[in-house]
Amino acid sequence: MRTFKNKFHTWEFQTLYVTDRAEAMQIVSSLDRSILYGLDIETAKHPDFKEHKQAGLCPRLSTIRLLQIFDGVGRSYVFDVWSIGFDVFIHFLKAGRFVAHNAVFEAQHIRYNGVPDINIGCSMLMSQLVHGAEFSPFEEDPEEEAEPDGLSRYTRTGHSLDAVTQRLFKVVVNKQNQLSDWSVEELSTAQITYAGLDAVLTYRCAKELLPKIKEYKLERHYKLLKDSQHVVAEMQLQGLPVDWKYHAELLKGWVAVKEKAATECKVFFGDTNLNSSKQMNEWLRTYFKDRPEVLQNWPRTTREQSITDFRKNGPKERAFTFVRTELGKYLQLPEIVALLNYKKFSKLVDTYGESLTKKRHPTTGNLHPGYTLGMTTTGRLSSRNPNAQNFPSDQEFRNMFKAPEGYELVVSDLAQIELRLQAEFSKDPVMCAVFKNGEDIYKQMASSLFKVPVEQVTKPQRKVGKVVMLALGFGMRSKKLGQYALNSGIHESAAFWEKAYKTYHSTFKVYSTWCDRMRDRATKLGYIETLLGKRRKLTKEQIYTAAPNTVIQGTAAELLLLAMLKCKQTCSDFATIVASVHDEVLLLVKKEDAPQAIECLSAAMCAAMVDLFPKAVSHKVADASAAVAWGDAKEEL
DNA sequence: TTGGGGGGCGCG
DNA sequence: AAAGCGCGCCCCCCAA
Repeated sequence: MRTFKNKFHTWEFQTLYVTDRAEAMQIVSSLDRSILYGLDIETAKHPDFKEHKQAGLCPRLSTIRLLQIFDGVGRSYVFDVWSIGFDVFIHFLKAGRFVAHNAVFEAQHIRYNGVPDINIGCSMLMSQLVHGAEFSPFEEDPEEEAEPDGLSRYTRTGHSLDAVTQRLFKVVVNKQNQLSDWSVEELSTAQITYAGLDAVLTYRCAKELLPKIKEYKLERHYKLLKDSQHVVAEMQLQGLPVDWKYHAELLKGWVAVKEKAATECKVFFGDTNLNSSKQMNEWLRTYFKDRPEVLQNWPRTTREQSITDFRKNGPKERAFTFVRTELGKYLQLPEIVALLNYKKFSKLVDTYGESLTKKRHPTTGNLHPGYTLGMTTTGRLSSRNPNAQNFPSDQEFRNMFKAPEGYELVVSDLAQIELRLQAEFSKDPVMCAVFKNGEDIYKQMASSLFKVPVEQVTKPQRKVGKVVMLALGFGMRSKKLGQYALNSGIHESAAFWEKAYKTYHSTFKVYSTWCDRMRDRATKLGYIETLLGKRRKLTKEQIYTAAPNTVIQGTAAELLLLAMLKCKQTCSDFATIVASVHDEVLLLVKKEDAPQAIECLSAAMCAAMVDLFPKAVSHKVADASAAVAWGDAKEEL
């Protein structure tokens, strides 16, 4: 063992670099299991995946080189896992309490190495929550101010360990060794002390932030996020199973249509780059030069131009936009039909072709979308690389995701969850009655709008009802409603939307009043909070729509996280959560376990509703079904 | 070559 | 008087 005396800020501590197995065993067995430890790991890429950019993040493509444990007093152990062996730490990791920065990363590696649900807090989650609560939104934009304390905008708003440390303690962290190579035989003293320091910093930040979590009443939400880290770790590790042969067939089809459309477009648009808004603006101007009234009414971008452009060229008129809803008005023109076709299929080819193939995992063959916890303003998860939350929803596309031989996918979704929450929060009698009686709220709305009995509402009419419920629920005005409805392919007169607006607000008077109460609250406090207490600061301009929306959307996000946790508790023996899409959860199970998983998942959704809204008019919020492919399972709901 | 902003669009 | 909200990814364009 080599020891170093270190000091950072006002903290003096010892870094103990341990390489001997017997010595490590002795140290680990002597560590008190009841206190909180700062924890960090450094990973080294597997030699076969040195070129793989994200290999260090993936437990299958890298291994844990160092495990750092800070005891909160004065000792930061840096264990060289390569020479010690990971098994030495398993019992301790199972029994202890830890905190790490971006702990999903640690949880994922440690889970893969045999400790599935380590008790670990996260100083990054704490920082995000506290930061969201702590400063008044009415302060001026820090970007406009001078930089009195030498902190960049990044360190004011970012949540990396160094940014958080700088913000809390006003000291600068030397980040030089952050991306150093942890696979070298002999680690340098600088590397070892850097590694040891990180465990100290995450501990210190957590100690500073935990009282603030309490102060701002963020405990319930924080607890939810802390537990949810394991759901995220599980999803990221398991990944989404893909039928790559099927994908290749789909892609072939997309490419064919795209190329055909491109050839057609060539005739009409010549060498104009169809993806370039600048060039398309030129084309539009020329094409309609004899019909100024068309150009007059053509929608334009909201911004005049980029700021840099403005500085350079001075003010300039706003550009035309090429949104599908506008283009859709000109379907009698062959050039527009060709253009729309090109846009649709180039999107598919560009986003879900080669780019998806490249993301195929080298050892599992799955896609492994990442999920971010605590990053969004409302508290939802977000997904990336690839984004599993915005895959086209048609059955053909979703069937690309297919369980392997002998397995099935179980899908469950929270039915009309945002509307249910509108009802529960406001206790609007009309909304509540609908859900209590298990009726269809979109049909009810359509019935009022078109003045027909509920039983006689047609499918297109129901669709209008749905658009009205969703758009007006958060404060859209009648003028925009018509434009918005076009996105769903609905054409109605301005007078119709005017009427719909009035009908909505007179039908749901109590809900409308609740929205106003949320706006008043946000205006008074400068922020609004979800059911479990996550705060979101709001500017005056945001309040009208975002205040009610944040409560609803944010609480729906909490409900889904809670449901996933409960699902994990009851079916972790035989099912794995593989995806989550805001109101939808996807499980992978052996075929024979599917019926049980369906039960568990829908029960978990209902149990979450009971937890958050014990007095809800209905707790039956979800259905589940199973099939080999995602699209087919969804279709059965 | 890289990074950021904007337009556009997919999902809930 | 007027106001959908929340994401991430693709391409283009421009500046450094």
